[in-house]
Amino acid sequence: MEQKIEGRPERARFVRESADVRRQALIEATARCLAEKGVGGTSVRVICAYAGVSAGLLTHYFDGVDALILATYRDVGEKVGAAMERAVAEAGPDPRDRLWAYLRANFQPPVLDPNLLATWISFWSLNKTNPAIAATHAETYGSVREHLEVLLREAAPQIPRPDARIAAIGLTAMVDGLWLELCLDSSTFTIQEALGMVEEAMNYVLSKPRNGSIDQ
Amino acid sequence: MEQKIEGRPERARFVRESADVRRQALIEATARCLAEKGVGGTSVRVICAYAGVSAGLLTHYFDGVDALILATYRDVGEKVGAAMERAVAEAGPDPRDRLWAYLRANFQPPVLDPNLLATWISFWSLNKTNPAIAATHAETYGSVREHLEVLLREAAPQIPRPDARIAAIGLTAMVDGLWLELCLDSSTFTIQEALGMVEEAMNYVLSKPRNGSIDQ
DNA sequence: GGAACTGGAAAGCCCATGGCTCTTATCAAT
DNA sequence: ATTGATAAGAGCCATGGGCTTTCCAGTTCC
Repeated sequence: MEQKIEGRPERARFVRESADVRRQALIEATARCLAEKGVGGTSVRVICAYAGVSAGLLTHYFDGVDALILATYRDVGEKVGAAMERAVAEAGPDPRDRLWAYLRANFQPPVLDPNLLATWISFWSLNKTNPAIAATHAETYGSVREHLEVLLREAAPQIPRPDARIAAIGLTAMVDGLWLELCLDSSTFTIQEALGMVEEAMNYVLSKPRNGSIDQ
Repeated sequence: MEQKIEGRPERARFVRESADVRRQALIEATARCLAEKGVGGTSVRVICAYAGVSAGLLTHYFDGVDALILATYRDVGEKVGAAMERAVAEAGPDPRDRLWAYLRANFQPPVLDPNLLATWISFWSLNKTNPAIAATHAETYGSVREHLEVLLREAAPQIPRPDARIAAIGLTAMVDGLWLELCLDSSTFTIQEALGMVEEAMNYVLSKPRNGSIDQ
């Protein structure tokens, strides 16, 4: 005779984790899910399965899936930003080295990663319909551009401020375009070729003749 | 007393269209749907509602939603390519004008269109999980790069072939990056600024000193 | 010219999955 | 031992895609 009485199905044991651990687990699961399955394949059940928790927890810690995705966007953006800053910090004191390290970091892990692009694309795809996502995008892009602008002016103080802004936008665009295509289809050109193009563009920006700061 | 007998609900009238008309209507509806609602909001019912047909027709003309999205990708890609070629054809005979027209076309309608980007992003998001989409992407990107390469060499025949390839990749990356950000958030810089950057990059590519074709 | 025929088109159906809620079980701290 | 927050899991309702059935507009044949 079985010991367990019918009608009282045993429930899975669980460990009680802190809110931070749970949130982080859900965020990382969301990033993985977006990367591997895209927006369409990202659902409450899949995310929670990835995180190893039950489906109910998502709503408990976040205001629904959209809020979790937004939190994931912020988290991923911060991690990428941190990786870039680390690269700059490790580059030493020379301003040109620091600038180059910043640009170069886009073509090294963890930034150059098809999974990261896949996650990023998911955010882009929500940009149009989700104002909070759009705001986060603007914030992230602005931060990158500003950082690059600062590094540019430190490496070439003679560049007028408006020129530095344009140069930062142009360099960012080129880096983004190369990064995008490399992640989408790495067979069209190599990382080395991309680095060569970016280096040439950087050299051009740093050395092109200006007439703003001295003449006028 | 009502004239209509119970149990015989009247069915919507319909007009019989040719297969081409129906396919095109579904493709255009899909593009609109992807643009306005993103991948997540693109379903059989929504597409067919946009196209003004019943839900069953999608399966009748295409092998499911995925096949329709792929067909939409091909169609949109062809339309963009045609618009670019038209711009080149209207530019006249001067090779430099033709090259510039090609680059410039990326920042004019119908290419510079947030809806087009939204559609495009949807395709990117499927790139990882859908081999057919990935193949179409490679084809489209390769076609653009080759076309640009040809225009480059016509405008500057002294450029060695490998250099032209790299220049085409770099210019494409820059254009793509600027186009992407302009469509995502048009408040960060203007179309004129983007055109200025691209023009400067083009001039640099065309006029930079080479040592390949004459010396060696 | 009328009636059967063909195949395009519309609804409805089925089952799976969507997000979210609610109840209940479990754990850790008091 | 008690308690209150935390987690699990079932359940609800809406929507998903694909399929089937029913219906209708041209076509064809007599």
